[in-house]
Parts: sequence; structure tokens; C-alpha cells
Amino acid sequence: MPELPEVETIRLGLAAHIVGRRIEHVEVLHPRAVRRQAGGAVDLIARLRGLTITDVRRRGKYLWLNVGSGEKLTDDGWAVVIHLGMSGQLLIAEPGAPDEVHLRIRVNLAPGADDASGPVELWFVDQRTFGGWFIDDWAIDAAGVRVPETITHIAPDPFEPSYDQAQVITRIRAKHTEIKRVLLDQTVISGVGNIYADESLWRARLHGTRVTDRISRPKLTELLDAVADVMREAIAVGGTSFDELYVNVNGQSGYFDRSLSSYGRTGLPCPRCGTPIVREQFMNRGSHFCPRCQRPSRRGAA
DNA sequence: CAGGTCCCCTGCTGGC
DNA sequence: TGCCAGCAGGGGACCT
Repeated sequence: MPELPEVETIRLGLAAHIVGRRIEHVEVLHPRAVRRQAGGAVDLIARLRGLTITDVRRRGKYLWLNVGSGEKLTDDGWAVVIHLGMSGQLLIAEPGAPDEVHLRIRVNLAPGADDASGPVELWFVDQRTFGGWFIDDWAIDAAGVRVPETITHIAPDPFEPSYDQAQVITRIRAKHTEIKRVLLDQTVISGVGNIYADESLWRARLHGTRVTDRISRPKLTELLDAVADVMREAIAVGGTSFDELYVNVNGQSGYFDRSLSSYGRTGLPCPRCGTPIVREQFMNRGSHFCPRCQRPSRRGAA
């Protein structure tokens, strides 16, 4: 559920709280949280014990922990991949705090060598259990970047050095499908989910059902610029939180919901022209748009 | 092959 | 009040 800005908010919080700490103990409270781990909970727990977290990385909506062991914190050749699914949270908790109802994984972390503060716990809380943790070997993606193997098919997100917007536009125009589908296709551009897809389409005045190979390069440039802009603005205010399901590692909400123009604003006036925002079903999800600013393509139009 | 559907879950809301 | 359909910010498996 969280999209790139929410995941990045969480990544920043994790980087501040857990890098440099050693994993003392891992507890798995729900098997679905580790369903993508070969060997299940037993394997994940055994392989994580004693490792030190050296970095927290992200591509699109995927997070992973770099871990190392020994004096030099040598990398063992794999990372701990974390995906939040629709409802996953990562929370920093005080040892002994009462469990959250949907607590799925608990990690006890020792203080870092130069850390004056005491031990903390990292909690993976996930109501709908679509998220999960698993260990994954390193691999090299199409752009030559080292990422966990299961992430090689995920395209770079707009904030990565290897993100090539001109190339993404070429790929989009080579397809014959609806533009919103492509924005949500993580193998083309990653990090965009339903909120930021609707917001970007609104900013670029494009209807989500517009067919990709009939949209001009300048228009697609405008759209992808809007994608990066809207996500950058959202990161700056801690992401979008409609409810307590989307919070940072300290349990706090983000403020971008106040800046949304179309998503979740069915019946409210379009901030540009005042026409009520319309919600329609698309790809088994709600799509929000301004029926005046964002026109679907006419049948037979050139 | 690429595009499009379905389904994995839990919990909340709104209509009858 | 109770029940139930519908819906939620994701993505992988599986069809065609």
C-alpha cells in the first residue's frame, strides 16, 4: 500500500534507527510474513541472528537491508528483502512494549558499538499479510546495478541514478495499452501506485485509459516529470496517510493527503476547473479524475 | 510474448 | 442490530 514516498519515509527512519545495530533475536509470529523465504521462519531466524545491519536500501516500493558479520562487517552475499504489501508497517519499538495486534515479525536489536542508546525492537506489523520478508542473493540488473535477485525485474525508480526517462518514454510508446496500466507496471517505472498514478495523470491532464502509442513524447515527458514531482513533494511531508495504517517508523502520519488533487476526492471540485472529480473502476481499483481536464481518447481519433 | 484477470488477506463502511 | 457486498495505497500466478 505504501507507494514510493511512504516507503522512502520508512527507509529514512530505519536508516536513522537501525543501521549499525546487531540482530540479537528474530521472532516470526505469522507464517505468511515469511512465505517467500525458502526454509521458512526457521531459516530466516537462523541466518539473521548475529548479523549487523549496515544499510537500508530501496527500489520503488521494495526495501532491503544490507547485513554483514565479523570485525569488518563482511557482506555474506545476500540481502534481507522487505515488501510492505498493502498494509505493512515497520515500527521502532521499546523492548517490552505491548504487541500490536498484527505484529508478524519482531527483531531484537542490540545498540551499535558507538551508540549510547539502549536496545530497540524492529516490528513488522501487517494487517492483511500481503507483505513479507525474505533473504535474497545479490544479482546485477539490466542497468548494471547490484540489487537483490527478485528485484532485477523491477525497473529503476525516478530517484535512482540509473533511471533514464527518455528510455522509459521510448518503452511506453512501444506499447499498446492504457497509460495508467503502464504507470502501475513496476517493470517499466517503479514506485508508482494508485494514488500517485492518479495524481500524476491529473497534473498532466491525461485520462488513464489513453492509449500509450498515441500519446506524444512531450506529453509523456510532462507526465513523468509530474510523477517525480508529486512523489518528491510527498516525501518532503512524510507521505500520504489516510489513516493510522500508513505511518513512519515512529507511528506518525504524513501530510500529503492535504495536497491531493484527484485521488480520494470523488465529488469534490477539481482544483483547476471546479468540475466534480469522478471515480471509476479500472483494473479492479478506483480511478479518480477530472472529467473536464482529463478526457479519454475518442474512438477513431488520430 | 505481452496484455489482462484473478486472487492472496483482514477490517471497515455503507446499504438494506 | 445484523448481514453482506464492496472497497483499500500491491503484486505474483496464471490465463489468453
